[in-house]
Amino acid sequence: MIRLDAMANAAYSRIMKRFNNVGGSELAATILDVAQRAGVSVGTVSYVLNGTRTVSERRRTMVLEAIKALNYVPNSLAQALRRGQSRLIGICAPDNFNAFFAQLTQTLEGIASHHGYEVVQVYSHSDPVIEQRRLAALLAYQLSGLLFIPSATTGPSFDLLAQSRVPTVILDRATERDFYDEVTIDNHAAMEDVAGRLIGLGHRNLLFIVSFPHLVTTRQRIEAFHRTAATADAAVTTEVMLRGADEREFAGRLAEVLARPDRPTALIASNTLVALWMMRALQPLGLHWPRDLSLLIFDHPDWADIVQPRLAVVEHPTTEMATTAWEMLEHRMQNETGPRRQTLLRARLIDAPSLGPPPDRLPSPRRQSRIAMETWTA
Amino acid sequence: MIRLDAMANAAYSRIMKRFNNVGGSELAATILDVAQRAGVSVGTVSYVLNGTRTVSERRRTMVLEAIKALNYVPNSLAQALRRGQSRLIGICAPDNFNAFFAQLTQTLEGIASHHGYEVVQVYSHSDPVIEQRRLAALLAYQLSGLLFIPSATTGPSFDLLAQSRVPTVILDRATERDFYDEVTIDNHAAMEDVAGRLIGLGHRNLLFIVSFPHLVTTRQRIEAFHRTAATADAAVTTEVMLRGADEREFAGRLAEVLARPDRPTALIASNTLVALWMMRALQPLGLHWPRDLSLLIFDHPDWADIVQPRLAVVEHPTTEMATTAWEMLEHRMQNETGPRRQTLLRARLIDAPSLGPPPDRLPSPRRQSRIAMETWTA
DNA sequence: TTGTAGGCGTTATCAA
DNA sequence: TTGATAACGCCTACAA
Repeated sequence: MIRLDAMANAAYSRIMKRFNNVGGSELAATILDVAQRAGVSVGTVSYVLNGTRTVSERRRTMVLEAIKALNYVPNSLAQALRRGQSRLIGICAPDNFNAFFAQLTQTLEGIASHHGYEVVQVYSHSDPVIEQRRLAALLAYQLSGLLFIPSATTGPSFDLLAQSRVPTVILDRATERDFYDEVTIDNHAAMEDVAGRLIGLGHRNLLFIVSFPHLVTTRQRIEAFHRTAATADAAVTTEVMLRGADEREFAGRLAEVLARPDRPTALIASNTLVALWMMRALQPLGLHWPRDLSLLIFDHPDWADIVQPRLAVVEHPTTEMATTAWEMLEHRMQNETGPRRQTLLRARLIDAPSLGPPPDRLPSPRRQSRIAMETWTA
Repeated sequence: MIRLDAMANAAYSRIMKRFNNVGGSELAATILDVAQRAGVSVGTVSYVLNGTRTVSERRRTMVLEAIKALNYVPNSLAQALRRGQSRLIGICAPDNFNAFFAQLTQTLEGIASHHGYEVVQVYSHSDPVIEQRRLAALLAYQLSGLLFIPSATTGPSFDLLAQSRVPTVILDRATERDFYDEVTIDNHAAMEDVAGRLIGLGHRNLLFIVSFPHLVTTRQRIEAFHRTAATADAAVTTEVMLRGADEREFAGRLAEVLARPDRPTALIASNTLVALWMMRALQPLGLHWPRDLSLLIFDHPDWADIVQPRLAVVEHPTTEMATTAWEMLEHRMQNETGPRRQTLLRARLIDAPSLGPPPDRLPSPRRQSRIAMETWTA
């Protein structure tokens, strides 16, 4: 077990690898190959690669030539192991169906790569169990950082994160945990804009359709929804409806609601999927917007100006959210113990012909708020 | 440099690490920590972890307990380095804006994770330069495999892949290189269906709008487009138009074409983005479908049944493409040198009210085919 | 059945 | 300025 043996062993192993590979695919060159070809030590190669130390010009060029000749690319895994830094950023999002998430993650990939990081992407499908499993697998890769759109405010995922102590930034969905850096949308303000606008147009029966009532995002919107109505000059009825898991069943419920004499005259969809279901459910009912009812969508689906008349939307600040999140993450990565930071981004209400005054033959309501209590199934 | 020294050294280093960490975040447990706590050797721990060797029941439980107590998770990077296998799958796609790609990559992530792999996602933005740079960065992570939707038929990206010899499957876009495993759509058949259907309805002037004319996918569709028209019983004019980079400019060109007396009576969009631009460009023209013209879209955007009348689409077999690609990749990963395999998937034409006979007061054409020669800019 | 230790490809420390 | 080598955390061949 002395030096010579070890070295002989290494050389042998390497030779055997080459040997077994005769005629096959060439093995990727390592730093040792480069060093040998350039006639220098591995240390020297490493130093010219990373600029960690000054290297004489002569050796420098030798090394560079060898690198080019051998087509050498440093093994990121070995670097990661040695440095204790993978330069891998995890992204955990609910899904890619929602164009908002798809665009957000793509933008984040662009920024991360620009800074020399790669992105490992996992999807939770809005399921805490899957989320936890996927996060655990991610964390085993010694992530440099994590960008996380949680599927719930709490749960096992957060225990995992707490243990691992990976620099983490939460996106889009506040946690109410007072612990993580977060970049979210000002949902209160957004809903105030929306409800205020509709009430201003004369609507007195408002319906807000949501997907995930337990999300802080949703709760904030609902809260602002009721509050804005309650503080309005006129008597306004606010109603919240859950999307549920079954589209046909949802369509039935929506039809029922819209058949009531005191039916809502303005519909607000809390995201693209809800909007899609809503639009489909509306088709057989023969209602026209903005004549019979006003329509407004959180999320800005790209088809909002394809349907006629065009749909009013609340545009999410996707790019801004991505850049802010990255800035926060980078800060956190080099400053493990700084104070927690939170950023609230403004969403923008974009007007369109789907908004108009309510039809006037409908009875005016008493001030009240209903909440649909259908159990929500995932 | 004898055994004792080395061990003492390792122990010392470890102790110092712990020491320097007093009051700070706990260091992640390693296999050595587990071994010490369980009173066994690291080998034993590794064996119970991987089931590579039988371990006595007593030690087994000791190890398992230690693992749980220390919250030990094997370091995937170290495993990867040692095994020469990262269990990282690269996915390189043009973007996430196209819902087809977004869904495809999400599905692939699901399958990969199910098999114990993680997915590293990069986007080429349909730019060969970016694509090459991103692929190079990916490959440094010693990918187990690569799922690749190329932005061009040829180019530096493929040189890179050839060098690295990573098991690769090409998705959606044939390469005409006769080298890679590929799973693509039968574009000839799809376009035959489409053109045949329109001609059958009585259309004699067909317009096909495309994004990337250099892609094999597009070329195949164009070829089948012309051929189907040429072999039809009646005289049919086929025309191809490029989307271009500027939406306003595109809208202008489309308006011009539709103002001609011998204007096309059926429009075919080659993907979702084209369709979006087309629908927007159509709005100010006051043309109604299917009365004034028929509309058909490759790609099945989710809003196809939101616009009224609903749009006919050619549905891509997303899930099937993902599962097939994975099956091919897995096969390739354990069988480096098997013969190349190609799969052609059928796309399905879904009928809808956007398809109808042409208006009858338009002049009937001579048989001809035009190709818009506008220079295409990225 | 178990322990020991070499080596995967790097980086960084120590000595020259 | 340079070379030699320990160590990152893990797996596994070899020895016991």
